[in-house]
Amino acid sequence: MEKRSRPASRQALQSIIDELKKSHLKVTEPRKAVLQALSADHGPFTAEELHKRVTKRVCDLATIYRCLSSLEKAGLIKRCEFGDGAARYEITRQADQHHHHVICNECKKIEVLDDCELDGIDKFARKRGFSEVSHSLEFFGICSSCKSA
Amino acid sequence: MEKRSRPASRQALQSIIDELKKSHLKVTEPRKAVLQALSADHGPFTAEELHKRVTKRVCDLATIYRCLSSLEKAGLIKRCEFGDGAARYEITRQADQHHHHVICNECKKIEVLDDCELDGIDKFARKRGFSEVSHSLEFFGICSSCKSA
DNA sequence: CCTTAAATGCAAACGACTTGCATTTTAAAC
DNA sequence: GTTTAAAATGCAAGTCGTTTGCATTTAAGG
Repeated sequence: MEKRSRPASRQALQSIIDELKKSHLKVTEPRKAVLQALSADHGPFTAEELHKRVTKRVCDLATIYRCLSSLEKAGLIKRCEFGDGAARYEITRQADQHHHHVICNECKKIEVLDDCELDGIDKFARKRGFSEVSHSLEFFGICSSCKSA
Repeated sequence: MEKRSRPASRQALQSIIDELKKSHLKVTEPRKAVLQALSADHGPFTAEELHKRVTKRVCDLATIYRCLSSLEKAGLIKRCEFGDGAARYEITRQADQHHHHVICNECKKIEVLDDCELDGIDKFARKRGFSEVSHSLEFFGICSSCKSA
C-alpha cells in the first residue's frame, strides 16, 4: 500500500493552513498541495517528483521550486542532498527528531534512520571554533532485497 | 603561506606518474596537472577551481571533468558534496584516514576534520540490512574569524 | 469591495556537467 | 624507431536541475 495519503486529509489540511499562517506565508493552492504531498509520504522528494505528486498538476514546476524555497525558509520543510545533483525535501514535523537516511545504491530506495545516537556529533566542529554548527549525514549501501536479487 | 606547492615538485611528479601507471591510466598532461594541483593543496576543489589552478591552462574544462571522473574511478581522488550544487575533489593519500569537513557558511572556508572517532557509524545502516555501507558527513557553521568580525 | 504586496505562469536564462565527433596522443606491438 | 589501435582531448552543442524577468493573478488587510 505504501501510500497512505488518507490520514492527511481533513484536519491535516486545516493544520497545514494554520502552519502557513503561523509562518506569515500566504495560503496558496500550490503551497497547500506541496505540504499535503509531503505530509502524505515521507519522501524526501525532488521538486520534479513533487510536481508529479501534486494533485491535478496544481501549478508550474517553477512554482514548486518557489514554494520549496519559501517553505524551507520558514522551517516547515527540510532540504537534503544525496549527491546525485537533485535536492530533496521532507516535512519538518514538530515532534520529528533529527534523522538521517540510507539510500540503496541499486534501487535508490530511501529509508529513514531515526535511531542513531549521534546527537553529540557537532562537538567535532565546535572544538574547531565553529559556532551555529549543523551537519549533513547520509548513508549509502545495498539494501537486503537488492543484495539477494 | 597556505600554499605549499613546493614539496610536491620533483619526486612528487614521479610518484604521480607511478600512481597513474599502477592504475592503468594513460599518463597525460591534464591528469598529471590535476593530480599535482590536488597534491599541492588539500582543497577539496571544484572542477572550475582546478581548471584555474592548473598551470598554463593545460586543458579544456571538459577534460578536467573527464580526468576527475577517471581519477575517481581509479580511487586516486575522492569526491565530496557540500550541497551547493558543485562536486569537489581531494587526493586520496594512502595513509589518509577517512575524514570529514567543516564549511564556514559565511566565508566558505573549508577545514579538514580528521579527529572524529566515528568509525563505527556505518553500523546504523547495517542494522537495517544494508551492506557495502558508506556515508557522507559534512559539518556547517560559522568559523571563529567570521563570528568575531 | 479595493488596494497592493506577494505569488504565479511562461519562457528564457543559468551553471554544473556531459557528450558527439573529428583530431591528437599514448603506449604497446612491430 | 616506426606503426597502429585504443584511449584522451578540444570544441561546440546538449542536458538537467534550478532560477529569473516580466506580465498577470490572487491573497488578505484596510
